[in-house]
Amino acid sequence: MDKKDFRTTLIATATRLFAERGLNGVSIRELSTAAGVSISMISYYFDGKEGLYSSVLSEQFSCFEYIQSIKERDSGPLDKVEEYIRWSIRRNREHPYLLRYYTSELTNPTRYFSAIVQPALETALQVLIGIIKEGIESNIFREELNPEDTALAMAGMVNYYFLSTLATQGFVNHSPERDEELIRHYMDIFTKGL
Amino acid sequence: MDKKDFRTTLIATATRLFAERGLNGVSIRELSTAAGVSISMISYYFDGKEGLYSSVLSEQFSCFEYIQSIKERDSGPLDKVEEYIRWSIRRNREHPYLLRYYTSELTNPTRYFSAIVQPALETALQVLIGIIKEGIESNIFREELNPEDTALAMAGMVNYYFLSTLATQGFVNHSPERDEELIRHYMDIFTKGL
DNA sequence: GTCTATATTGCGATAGAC
DNA sequence: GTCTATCGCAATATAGAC
Repeated sequence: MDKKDFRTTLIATATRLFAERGLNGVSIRELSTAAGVSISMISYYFDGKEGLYSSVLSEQFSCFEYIQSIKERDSGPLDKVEEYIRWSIRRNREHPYLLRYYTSELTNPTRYFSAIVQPALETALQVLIGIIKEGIESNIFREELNPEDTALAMAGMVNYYFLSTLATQGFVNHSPERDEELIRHYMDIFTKGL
Repeated sequence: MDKKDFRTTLIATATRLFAERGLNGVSIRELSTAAGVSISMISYYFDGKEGLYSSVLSEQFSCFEYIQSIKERDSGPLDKVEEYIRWSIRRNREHPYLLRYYTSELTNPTRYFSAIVQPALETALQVLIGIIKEGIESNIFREELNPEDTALAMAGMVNYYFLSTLATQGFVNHSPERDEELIRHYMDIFTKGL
């Protein structure tokens, strides 16, 4: 049945637990018990708790590599902006724990931030900045736009929708069925303004 | 000279340390040493580490009360939106640790989330939603706007500018001197679109 | 109010049996 | 590869002196 080895099981369990309570909020005792594995397996496979955390981090941020394919796509800047927003939403849906590592590393960076997190975030934002510059140069976007600020505004809009869930679920519907409507709405705000 | 009592000193030190390394990342031993106070003072004044954390949290989120004054202001919806953005930026400048508690509680809520954090965030967002509804009703904003999504988009834009600092400081200038330019730019995006 | 000293628990890591 | 048992240390909390 389950051909998963201990290594995989440990990463899966750690991904959930570290996300829910942070690196310092989970003991390797509890973690190994939850994974149904002996505590010594963490040192054996990952050289300790921090090594396990760095493996989790690498896996979580590997999905950022996809962003390159949007950059190279053969479509206009506006379509690329929409693809970027669509990808950001899908990324958060498919990796429900990613945003926790994302924000935790940005506000309380571990020693792995600069090797794993920073490059992923920078690459994604640089692609978006490039798309906006492209739009300005081809006179599709207004030339007064600051590409960096605009890119951060867009990225922030999407990420905050997910980040704020716990505080806003009482008055904002966060169900995935509404994602397409959300994309339309974001595109509307950015093309037409208020 | 310094008339600060131990209670105040402990809160100040804890605010910095908990922000930098999280509730579980700091021991009360280290904290009391950094504050120049005996470890037992934490139980004496705050009934333990968690009590100290909740006091820090209350103080950090008390600045959200200001938002009510924007709601009651005697100006148009667009001015109120600008005031909201201005306040959000000022809030992050004046309380440099606030965003860490903000994101940490949203992604890894402690038992104090529902009593301290959730009400503060909900109130602020509801004020912004109200402003946008007001703008729609008075035909200043487009009637197709979804007030909730639009409010989240705005709040996200500003907060992400600060949240992303660590990953973007190499290619985005985050200095306070640029804040007014940023406000102008955000207002431009939302009024004119791309 | 403030301190030192200590009780108690739980942590991460690993030696050594299988 | 995997386990159990254990080492050494650091955690929070508090009793009791001043």
